[in-house]
This record gives sequence, structure tokens and C-alpha cells, in this order.
Amino acid sequence: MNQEIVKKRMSSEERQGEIIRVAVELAADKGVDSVTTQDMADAMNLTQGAIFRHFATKDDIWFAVIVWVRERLMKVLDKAAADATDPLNAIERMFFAHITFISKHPAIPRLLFSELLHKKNGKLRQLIEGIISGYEAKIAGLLDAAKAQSLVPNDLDTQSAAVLYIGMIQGLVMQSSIFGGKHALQQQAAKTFPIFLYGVKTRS
Amino acid sequence: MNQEIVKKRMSSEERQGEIIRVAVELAADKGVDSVTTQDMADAMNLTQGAIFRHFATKDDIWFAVIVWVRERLMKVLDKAAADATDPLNAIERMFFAHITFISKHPAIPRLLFSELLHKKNGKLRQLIEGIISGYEAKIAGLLDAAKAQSLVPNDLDTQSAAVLYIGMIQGLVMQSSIFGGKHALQQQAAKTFPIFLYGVKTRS
DNA sequence: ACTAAGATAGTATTCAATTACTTACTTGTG
DNA sequence: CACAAGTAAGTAATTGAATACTATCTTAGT
Repeated sequence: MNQEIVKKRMSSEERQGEIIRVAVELAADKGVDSVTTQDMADAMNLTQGAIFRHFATKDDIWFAVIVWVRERLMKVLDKAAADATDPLNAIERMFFAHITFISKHPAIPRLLFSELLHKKNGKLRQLIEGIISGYEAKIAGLLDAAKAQSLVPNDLDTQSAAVLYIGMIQGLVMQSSIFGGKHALQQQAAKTFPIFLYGVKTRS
Repeated sequence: MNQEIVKKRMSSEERQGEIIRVAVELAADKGVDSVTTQDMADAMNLTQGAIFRHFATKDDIWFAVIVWVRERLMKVLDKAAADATDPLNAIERMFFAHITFISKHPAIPRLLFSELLHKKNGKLRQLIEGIISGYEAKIAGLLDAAKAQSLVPNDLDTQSAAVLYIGMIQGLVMQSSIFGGKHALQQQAAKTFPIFLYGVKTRS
């Protein structure tokens, strides 16, 4: 009648994947800091000790999670930028791709912007910093390109504009985490982006 | 010769104040979640148990801290807005007052945007939500007033602009927490605000 | 039958909260 | 005024619950 729902012994590689998946899921519900290895084990019908067959420390799990996020996010963003008609359009496409990505994985911003980041300066913090500053540089770079095409004014501080761009995403996430759900996020994002764009564009 | 540096028994009211002060201080260094009652006790030459003469639970301490923050912040913002020449100028003054406030108390954004917020939906979360949504409403209200004076276009979505405003602050804080210190925050803020303003203003 | 995944049952540590007791301040009453 | 009684703040030690990590045994899959 039922298929075997409970697949018993998995390879370590498979398990690592599942642990990452489950960790992301749980972080979305409870916040990164309060996810315990016991929670993870429960969520995948495993004992707590078994987790450590596949990761040496809990930090290693979060590290793997962030790497996973980076790969997925970068792929999404690159794909979005690829079809762009001009640099400003690339930013717009990246923005909405990012918002869609967050809608599907609400835990992501929490991971990147959590206290985890502020804790002791380990590899984890370095990794996250790299992602964020790389993202910022990418946006600033596109704005520089837009400047060359006179799409944005010459005196625009592209780096500051990139900070505003990142902040816009953070603000939207926080907003939707306080009030609405995912749907609200998309709608709100669509209304907020034009204001940013307007602030950056050259006046005709 | 010396005044009595070590004042022994304080009233519960005084102690509560000191606990709040010390909690804010420690949160700035170590992050909210990793401040223990022992840390607080150490920082004020008291035993850990004594803390609980003045607060029933640790959550109550954080609640009191947030209330304290709300009062201070609101006072600063109201004062800034009072001298304004027009609604847009009020927003600008509030923004820089806010940034200055954060420079002086680096723990504040951490408190408001920490995981604390996302944890179980207690009074704490409700309080923080109230502060943020109240702030947002205030900005949106000023923008509506600006609309009435044709300082901003009629079709501006003031609520979305307020989201962008809050996000701008978040982005700046994160930026400075990753890279520079306090000085960088002020400088960066001064370069970022005009972009926001430009996005909101009516074009002549 | 061999190996690696998983179970079971720990250990060590951290931390909020409590308890039993002590010390300092305050106040009502003779 | 005096001082005994009461109140409130502080201490020291402890408890109990989490929680990351480990050591040893068991078993499934090849």
C-alpha cells in the first residue's frame, strides 16, 4: 500500500545533503541560533549522535549551509543577469530573482544576517562577509557600467547605491517577517524597487 | 579623599537601571544572545543570583531594555523633527539623528533586529514590532505631508518608501558592522541618504 | 563477513533560576 | 529618642534542564 517512507541507511554524502536541507528548514522556523542538533535529528528521524557521523562539529554544518546558499543564490542571480538588456535592467532582474529566491527559502536572509555573522570571527563570518561584499561589488559594478552609458548620473556614488540596494532587500525581508507572508513580500518588493531605481536614474 | 566608589546596597529601582545599562553595553560587545546573567552580574560586581531580586526572568530584562531604547530613540527623533523646515527636511534630520544615536549605542540595531525578534511570539516581539511599525508609519506620514506640499510626486507609494528608508538604515548598520567602525557609518550615511531622497523627490 | 551508518548511553559544560541564609536599611511604638 | 521588628538587597551554593560532542555497541547493505 505505502511505499517505504522510511528509507533507512543513507550514504554519508546523502545524509550531509539532508542535514543541510533540514537545517535550513528549521532555521526558517525557529531562528538560526536556536536550532539544535537534536532538532535536526528529530526532523529526519535520526538520533542526535548520528549527526556527528557526517559533520565533525555543528559549526561545520552551518558552514556547509552557507556554502549551499551561496551556490544556489549566485546561480539564480547570474541567470537573471544573463538575459538583461542593459546594466540597470540587470539590477532589476537580479533584484526580483533574489526576492523570488527568498520567497522560496525564507530562512536565507536570516542565515546571512543573523547573529552568527557577528559572533567570533571564524571562517563562517569570513564566508558570509565575502558573499555580501561580493554582491555589493557586483551591484556597484553594474551601476558603474550604467554610468558609462549615461543611464545614471556621473556623480552617483555607486558604492553607496549598492548599500541602499542591499538595505532595500533587508528592509523588505524584515517588513514581511513582521507583517505579511511570502505573497506580501513579492508585492511590496514590486512597489519598492521603482523608488530605488528612480533615485539612481539619470533625469531625462 | 575618594568618594565612596563602591556604593553597596542600591534600591531595586536603581539596580534595574544599572542592569539595563550593563545589558546594553554587553550586548554591543558580544551580541544579545550570548549575554548571560553571570556576565551582567560580573559587570556590576554583584552575584548572579542577585539579578533575580530585581527582575523575575531574563526575558524581563530584555523587555525593559527595549522599552528603554524606545524611549531614548523616540526622544531623539522627535527632537530632530521638531526643528524641521518641511516634511522632507524632517525625514532628513531624523535620519541623521538616528545614525548618530546608533553611533553612540552600537548595540541598538542589534537589539531591534536580532533573533530575539524572531523567537517565540512573546511580549518582546510585539514590543519590537510596535516600535518598527510605528517608525515606519511616522516616515510614511511625513511623506504624505510632503505629497500635500508637492515636494514628492503624487503617485509615490509612501509606505514602500518608508520600507526603503528603514532598510537603508539596516543596510548601513550591516555595512559598518562588516567593514568600518563608527566613523565610517556616519560618512557612509551621508553619501547614501541623498540617493534615497533623490528617489523620493519631485523632479523640477 | 566486513564496513559504515545508526542506536544507545553516556560526559562535560553552560546557564537560568531557586533556596537558605546574612547583612544593611527603615520604621513603628514605648 | 531608641531600638526591636520587619523589609529588602545581597551572597553562596545548588539544581535541573539543555546541549554539543563522544565512546561503545548493533545492524543493515553489499
